Amino acid sequence: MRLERICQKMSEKDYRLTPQRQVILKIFLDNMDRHLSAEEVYQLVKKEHPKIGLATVYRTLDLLAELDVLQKMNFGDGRSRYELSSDEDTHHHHHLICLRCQRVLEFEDDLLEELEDSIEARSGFKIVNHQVKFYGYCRDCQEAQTPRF
Amino acid sequence: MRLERICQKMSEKDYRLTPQRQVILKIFLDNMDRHLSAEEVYQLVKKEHPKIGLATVYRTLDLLAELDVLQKMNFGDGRSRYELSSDEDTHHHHHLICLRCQRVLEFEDDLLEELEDSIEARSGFKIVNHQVKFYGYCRDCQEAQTPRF
DNA sequence: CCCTTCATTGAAAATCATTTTCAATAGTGG
DNA sequence: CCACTATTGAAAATGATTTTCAATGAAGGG
Ligand SMILES: [Zn+2]
Ligand SMILES: [Zn+2]
Ligand SMILES: [Zn+2]
Ligand SMILES: [Zn+2]
Repeated sequence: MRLERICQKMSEKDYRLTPQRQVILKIFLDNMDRHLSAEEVYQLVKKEHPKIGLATVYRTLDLLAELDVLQKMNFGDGRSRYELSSDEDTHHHHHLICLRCQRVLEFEDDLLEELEDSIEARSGFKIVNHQVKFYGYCRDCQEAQTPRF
Repeated sequence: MRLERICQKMSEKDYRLTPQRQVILKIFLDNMDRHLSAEEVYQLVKKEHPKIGLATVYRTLDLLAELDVLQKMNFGDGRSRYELSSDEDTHHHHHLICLRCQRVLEFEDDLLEELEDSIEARSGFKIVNHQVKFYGYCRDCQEAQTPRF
């Protein structure tokens, strides 16, 4: 999602784009390929702006997730992770989580639209978003495959 | 999954089916339609077996999830939730999470197998499991629809 | 400008789910 | 019955997240 659209969303709800919020947003714009935890965002932010507080990071992440600027997700490592939402029109990607090295790969795909339509038709549930995680083994780990127990 | 198969899985790995573990398992067998949190399991267990400790509940849930007897999942309410795995052969269901009433509906479907095959072919990632959550509005909430802000 | 108001912030304390510690208990296999 | 080890319960510890609260700072009215 582009900065312009984000500003628009914030002002629609009368939120101010404070310097702290700008800094945190920039972290996400500069790390589009990562799935950052609050603590990771905090560490990145602190490098340039040591005065910023962890609570502000948490508050900003909440706010941006509320606005759908960020997607909040859970990869089972005990902390929430966030990434920039895609634009409204593009469909968002799925996550392939390696059970051996814990790496998170992304996978672009539209096949799920079909499934969504089918679910809406059959269940009457109106879908506005989805999260899909596939667990398995990445290419490297299939080869390296050290037994796990 | 049936009790017999569960016992088998436990003895394969030399875990004992202690009375505490039996009680916790029974909770899941008696509540197949629910997605229970550790605390909820603990409350249900305590009714009949007040001596059982919360730590034992957590330990047992971990153990059973490790054995794939339980599926551990996260619906964004800050705690992990668990449900009995389906049998090896049946495909497991998806979750429809209502953004208004927070209810979790289930939806049986096989369309995802296709998608899994496509992903494996295109990415080289070997998939062993998946978790799919759809967020939206259940039938009731579409009608009732009180504005949320 | 000055003042009031209200959103936002940082630091510290509090909360809450989960994990760990440790001594007590209880199967198992002689 | 006697080790030996897995398991348990209670309490303490941990770690992520939230709340509290006083201080800061932007915005608007006079
Ligand atoms: Zn891997
Ligand atoms: Zn992603
Ligand atoms: Zn609903
Ligand atoms: Zn379910």
